[in-house]
This record gives sequence, C-alpha cells and structure tokens, in this order.
Amino acid sequence: MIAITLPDKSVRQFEGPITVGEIAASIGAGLGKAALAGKVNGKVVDTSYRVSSDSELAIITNKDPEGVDIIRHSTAHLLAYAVKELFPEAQVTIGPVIENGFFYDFSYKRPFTPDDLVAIERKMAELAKKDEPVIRKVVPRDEAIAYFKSIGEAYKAEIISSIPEDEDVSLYVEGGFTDLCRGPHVPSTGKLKVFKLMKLAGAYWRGDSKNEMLQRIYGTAWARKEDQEQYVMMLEEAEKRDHRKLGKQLDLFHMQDEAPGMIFWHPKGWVIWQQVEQYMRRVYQDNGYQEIRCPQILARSLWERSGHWENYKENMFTTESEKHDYAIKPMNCPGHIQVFNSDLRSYRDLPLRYGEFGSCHRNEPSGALHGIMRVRGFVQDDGHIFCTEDQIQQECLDFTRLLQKVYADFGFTDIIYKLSTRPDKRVGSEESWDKAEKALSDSLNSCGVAWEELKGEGAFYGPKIEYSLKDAIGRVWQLGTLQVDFNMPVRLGAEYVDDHSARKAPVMLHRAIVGSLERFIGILIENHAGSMPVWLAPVQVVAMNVTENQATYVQAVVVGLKAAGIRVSPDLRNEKISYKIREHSVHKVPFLLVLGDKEMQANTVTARVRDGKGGGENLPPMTLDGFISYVNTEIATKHTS
RNA sequence: GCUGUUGUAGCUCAGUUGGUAGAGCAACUGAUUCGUAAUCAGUAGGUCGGAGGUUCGAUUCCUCUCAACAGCACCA
Repeated sequence: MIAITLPDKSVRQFEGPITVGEIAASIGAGLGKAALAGKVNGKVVDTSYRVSSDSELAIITNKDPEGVDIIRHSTAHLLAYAVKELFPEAQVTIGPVIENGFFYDFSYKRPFTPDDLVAIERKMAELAKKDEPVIRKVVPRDEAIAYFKSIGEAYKAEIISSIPEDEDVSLYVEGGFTDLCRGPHVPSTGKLKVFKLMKLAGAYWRGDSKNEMLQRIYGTAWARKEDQEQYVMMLEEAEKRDHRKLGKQLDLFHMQDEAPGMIFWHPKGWVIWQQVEQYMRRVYQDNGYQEIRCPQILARSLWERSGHWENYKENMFTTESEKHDYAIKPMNCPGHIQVFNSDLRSYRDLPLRYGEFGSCHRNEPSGALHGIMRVRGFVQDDGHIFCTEDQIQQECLDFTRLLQKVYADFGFTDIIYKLSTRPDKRVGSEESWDKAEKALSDSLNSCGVAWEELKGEGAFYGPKIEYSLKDAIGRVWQLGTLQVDFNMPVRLGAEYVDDHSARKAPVMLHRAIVGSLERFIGILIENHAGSMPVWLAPVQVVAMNVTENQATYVQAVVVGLKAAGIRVSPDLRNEKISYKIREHSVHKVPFLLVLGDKEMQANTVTARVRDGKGGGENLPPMTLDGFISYVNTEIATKHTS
C-alpha cells in the first residue's frame, strides 16, 4: 500500500505504484483532465510519473504558476515540432521558459521571415489540435547522442555531452518529434491552447558572441485566453508610453545621425532635467556631500594607472593634442580621487563625500543604444565616499535610506535590492571582503527590506548593492548602485593619516541614486506616460482666453503666476477654446486656465485639471492667490502625478 | 559588434511590370471672436538617409555606407 498525502493533508491509499495522472483521476474526473503535472515531495514531475512509495503530492493544473511554466515549456517544444515539420533541415537547439513566455533557437540555412512565423504558428495550432501524447523516455547517454547525430541534430548531441554523468538523459516524444529535455511536460499537446509567436531575432549559440548566430523565435503562452489578451494589452500600453515617442510628441528632446547615442535636449525636456538636477543637488547639500566638478578630458596615462585603459579602451573616446594622448572620461572616480589627493587627509576628515553631476562618454557598441535609456553621452549623479572599513556600514545604511526617500519623492515605492558578493577573481584580503559584505548586508537588514544575494556577482574590487524599482506598469529598472572599492584608492595613491600617524588607503564607496539622468528621465516619462508630476512638468499652467476681450486679463494672470515661480504660458491665439484645450491636453499640461468674461468680471480663474485620458475636470472658480497656493500644494506633495 | 527589419514633407504614413512624388495633421495667409479635446478656405513645404553602379531614364534594381528599430552579445 502507498499513502499519498495531498496538500489539504488528507491521505489516500493506493495498492502498488500508481502514476500522478491516475491519482488525479481518482480524486475527480475534472482534476484528472486538468492535471498538467504533479509535485511529488516538492519535485515537479510529469503526470506519467509513477509514485512507488509514500509521498506528498500536489496536482499541478494551469491555475498554478508551475502549471503555466509547464505550458510555456511544452509550447516551446510544440514550436520546435512545428518548425521541424515545416523545415525538416532546421536544427533544434534549446527552448527555455522566460518571463511571460518562451523562445526556441534554431539553426537554419536562411533566416525565418514573418510569413514563416505565421505558417509556424498555424502548424502549431494544428499539431496541438491533434492532441498527441507527450511521452517521456529515459535513455543511455551514448544512445541519445548517437540518435541525435543520426538525425543530423549536432547541437542536441553537443548538449547531451555536457550533461553531468550522474544525470538521466530524458527524451520527450510527441508525434514524430523527439526532443532532449529534462521536463516535465504537459501529458498531451491538446493542453496547449493559448499561445502566440511574438518575434524573430538572432541569438548566439550558448550565449557567446564568438559562436555562430542562431535564429530565435519568441512566443508567449498562457493558461487562459484572457491572460494572454491582458498581456498583449500591457505590451500595447508600454508602447504608448515609449519615451522616444513621447519625447518627440512632447517636444522634449531629439537625436540625429550626426551624434548617435547623444541627446539634443529641447527647452521643455531641459526643464525636466533641471528640476531633477536641482532636486538632486539639494540631496547632496542636505546629506553631507560636497559638490565638485572635474575635467571632461584627462591624460591617457591616468586611465592607464587606474586600470580603465586596459579593460575598456575599446569603449573610450580618445583625443590627442600636441602629441599628448587623452581620453574623454568614461567615469568620474579617478577625478574624485584627484580632489581627495589634492591635500593631506586625516582620519578626522573621514568620511569625506564628494558628489558630481558627472558628464561621461562611453563608446557603447552601436547595437546597445536605446533611445535616451542607453546612450554614449550621459550624466551620472555620481558620488564617492572616502571612509574607513569601520565606517562602511553606517554609510551604506544612510545611503540606502536616502535612496528610498529620493525614489519615493519621484513616486516610486517598490524597490528591489540585490547584493553581489565576492567573485572568483578579486583583489583585497578575505578579511576586507568579509567586513564589506557584512557591512552591506547588515545595512540592508537595518532598513528592514527583503534582498537577494547574487553570489559571485560582485566586481573584482569589491561587493555591491544594486537598487531597482518597479514602475507603474510593473516593469523593473535598475538605477542605483553602491559599490565598495578596495582597489582604486590604492592604484591611484589615495591615503590618509590614521590616529597613529600611519598612512593608510581609504575605502572608496561608489554610489549613484538615479544612475544616469538621461535614463532616469526616460523612466520618468514612461512611468508617468508623459504626464509628469506638477513639480516636474515643463509647463505647469497654460492660461487661455475665450475671446480677444480677455487678452489683457490673461496677461495679468500670467504675470501673477510667473511672480509666484510657476511655469506658465499664455495662449492668446485666435482659436476656439476647445481647440486650445485639446492641444494642451495632448501635451499633458497639468492645469489649463479658461479665462472668459465671467472670470474677468469676478476677478477669478477657472482651472481645468489634467486627467490624462480625455475628460479633465474643472476646479471651482477661485482667486489667483487661491490658485497659486493650490498649485504650490501640488508641487510640495512631490509624488502625486 | 552580430542577425534581421526599416529609412519618402516638421510629424504620422501612402506610393509595383523603373517614366524626377502624394494624404492627414502641424506651419503660413485670410475669414471667423466662437465657454471646456480639432471652425472654414487658401498657400507653401521633399537631392525619397548618403555615395557609387546598371539604365535613355532610379524613390523603385544592384553594391557600399550611415542611422534607427527588434533581439543577441556588451553595460567599468
């Protein structure tokens, strides 16, 4: 007898070994049909898996997250099956599950086309409809290698060779298609009902740019049609928010061929920039940082000493003058060390914090460029803290708290924390690493936040924390960073005098909150779909007349608002009020003042408040002073959009 | 950098057996003075990304090149 314990703790007895699928069917016919897989003692297995001893079992259906992953994985196989049917010469490689879907990489003599994609998707639907069973077979590795070689699947054979000796080699067969896979998979192709092929792309075999390029087909798959529709709608929503599109529509910036990866900021975009920069400047001032400014161009020899030349010379812009070689700075830290080194420092000076709006240039590979999010010329809110090992923890704690406040002021409260620890190749003593890693993790714990450790992902010169945030439609952006550096101060000869008159190298903390201003503004634009919070809006108020009669009144109101420091424009054009409202609404101006004879006679203003959709609501008529204080209240509560 | 796709007016886009280009919006001019998301009429606007080639003739076909887009690789 075998006792099976279900998630509700009820126990069922069975005579002899029995498959997960049979157990599901014995619980109920509906469950038997819905079963995609099982979780036996915590391990996800096929429904064909035979349970032969007392176990805990959960039946996985498409209501479980694991179930959706299995659907995606099996759909990837279905894709490969369809491709092999249509293009028998194509070789299959790998097809994993990714966020919201899956992909599969193929090797084929010619690129797939969008038309192929349509045909493949149709074939997939056809094969799914046949509801063929998906059967698992465990075979000896040599046999598996020989099999795949015999059918011309060189990549698969190579993959099997790299599976650890002690692991089973399992094959999955559906219809005429056999694929190497660890599984598990759905019991039959009929379970795959909701999927869609999304796009084609190139991808390197084994993710290495030295290898040949394969053709990747991306797809999405879901448990329910509604889920897929919602996902597609989310993609459309993201597209509407695209900062490149909004940047053009709202006249914020542009880019052109003569300066790839660099931005021409227009007046309106530059207002947003200035608001962010001035806000961050206050953050420096209020938190013990001294703002500095270092040269744009520094001798190549300095970059050789810092080690950047060796590692990054391909990505550095260089220049030359009177037979001297220079590089345009790709980062700010060597400059900050020069400022630190400009005087003899005492332990009493530490921690010493410098901040800079550091303009950097990196010759990023052309394929990496993306709107204003990934550019070649950018400005970081870069800061460096020179301190002792004992001061690391307090500095990290203060920094994380500061970063949280800044993000909250910009309307972001969902922050993700990751700690990257020592990699195999590294400098610095084990004791230093112990201390630094502990300081970072302790500082995160003191903040009471959940964090994830990325083992071995730290830089060679020290561990780091990476801060990411989630935007309004759930996308994650990595922005902030805090890195401990044992290396750079030594390389560039930074030192201080300790309390025994001995010279010591300080620890250097590299830190940025918003990262690059370009990228951050891009994220702000996408997060707010262009409707910037009032304090960031390029134009906060447009004052409009209904007819020519109120022109001077509008002018007077504009003068009053300007005197109060509000960014206001008049619109006195000879156009209908509805035309003006539409135009400024499209440009997402937070407040529109409609000034007609009524307002003029009562000496009031009527403000229409942006709602971002197409409605817009009027505030009750109020005096100009009343409106000014209303706007100022909106500005003071920064994070309202 | 790699694979694929794209590049036509300020913007969004049409434009096939190769015969030097069009629409809407924006702009400009005139009329209209009209109270909450587009008033009407007219005018102007383009080396069809750039360079070469084939051709009597190229936006269209070919080669090279630049840039953008989707991924991959990269991201100090």
